[in-house]
Amino acid sequence: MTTTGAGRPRLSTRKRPGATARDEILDAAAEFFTTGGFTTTSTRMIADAVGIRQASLYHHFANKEDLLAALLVETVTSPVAFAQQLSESEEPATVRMYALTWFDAHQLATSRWNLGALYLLPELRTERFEPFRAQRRILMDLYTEFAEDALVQIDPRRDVDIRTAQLPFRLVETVINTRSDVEAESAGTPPSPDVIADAAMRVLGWTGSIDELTSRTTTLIAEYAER
Amino acid sequence: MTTTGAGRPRLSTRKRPGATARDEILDAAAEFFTTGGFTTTSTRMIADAVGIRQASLYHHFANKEDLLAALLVETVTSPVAFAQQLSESEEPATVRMYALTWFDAHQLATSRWNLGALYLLPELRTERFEPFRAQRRILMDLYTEFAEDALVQIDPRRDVDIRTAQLPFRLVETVINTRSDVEAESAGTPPSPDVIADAAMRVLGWTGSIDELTSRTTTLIAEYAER
DNA sequence: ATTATCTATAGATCTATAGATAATGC
DNA sequence: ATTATCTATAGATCTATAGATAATGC
Repeated sequence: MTTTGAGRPRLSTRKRPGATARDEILDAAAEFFTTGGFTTTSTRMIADAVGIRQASLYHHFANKEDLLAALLVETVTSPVAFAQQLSESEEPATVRMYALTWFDAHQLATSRWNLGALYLLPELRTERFEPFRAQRRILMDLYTEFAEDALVQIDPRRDVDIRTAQLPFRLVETVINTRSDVEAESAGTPPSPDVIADAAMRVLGWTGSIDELTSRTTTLIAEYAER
Repeated sequence: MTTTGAGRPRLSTRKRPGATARDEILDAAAEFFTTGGFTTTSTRMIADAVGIRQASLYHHFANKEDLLAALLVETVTSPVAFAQQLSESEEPATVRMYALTWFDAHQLATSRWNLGALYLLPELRTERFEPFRAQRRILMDLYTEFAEDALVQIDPRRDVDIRTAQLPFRLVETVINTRSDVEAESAGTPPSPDVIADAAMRVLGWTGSIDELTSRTTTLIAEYAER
């Protein structure tokens, strides 16, 4: 980060964390997009925050949408990878369900910027964001699959309701809203992955102990980190 | 709506539902804001959709933000009124909790435009939207109050966890996300107030029958409609 | 030679205001 | 006289491109 490398030197000193100019730009963009809004944020604001000229952004990104797309895809890659690892494991459905909700809720609660607050932007409905939407749908489908399996495991005689099976995914998304309110108003209590994962299990009818789920989750996350 | 009233006649015929020009404008704005985004929507687009000139909007609203503020405040007034009515009733906490979540989820699922998708906009953090945020905080606090009372009613020996008491409000908000995904991708199943209200009760530890809650809810909503 | 920056700017908006006009209402 | 519309436009952006420049890398 301190080494300068090729290219004409900047007029300004470095102002942002990041190993590369690209990372510095993404970090500044993420801050503005989450605190001020996507269309409200101009390329000039981002460039100023990085310490480069507005036009220099276009050396790294073809346009503003590409910036947002890169940020959003990043937010889903790790939960998708973790869910796929769980999918291939031999763990019982309830363990897979608990581990995924805890992991994802934890990430949403602790990531540097609350980028999930941008998921509902109508602007994302265009072709440009299809890769992001596709990844998110993969994640959603894995959630639903785990939930359906867990419902059967918990009570094999019950009919599986798809609408109930979709609740864990949605419960995890509430971390975004809670965090947004906490950051905007200092209102309410910060989101807790434990509370969210616990709630997801109760929604599926789980009445057993949570302890056995948490200890397996710790192991699974450690395995994922070492992968 | 067919009567013309005072003022210079429009060049175009009426294109939007609404008793007044103000209502026509709000309806067009709501459609564009929810399907295309707030800042992406120009005053010209709204005016065109209504069938008036861009500058004529300013006879009804001082600026674009006022339009959004009016739409957002409208979305909270009826749940707040219903929650306050419940608050003054003698109903058990579990009934109040179930009735509020069902009513609010139902409204979010069936309103003409999914305006809740705009709640997380960073743009709302400005002073201009404080009245909306204040109303929403009132609603949130009533939810939390009902949930805390319900937790005590369900299990008087348990410690009340504020983070758990905040879940019903958040669960209801998931209706917005589900609806947004259904409308954008035809993916997933439309939100159901029954499933949401049921989940809220289970998150609070309710294991009793739902039937007694639903029948009281029907009555309470009928009373509210006649008020 | 390649890279990452810089300067300058075209072209395309978009919001909000000023002032005119054509109805109804009293 | 009041109201709701209209026309015209100032002023303020903002995005993205063209082409120059100042480093490093080979």
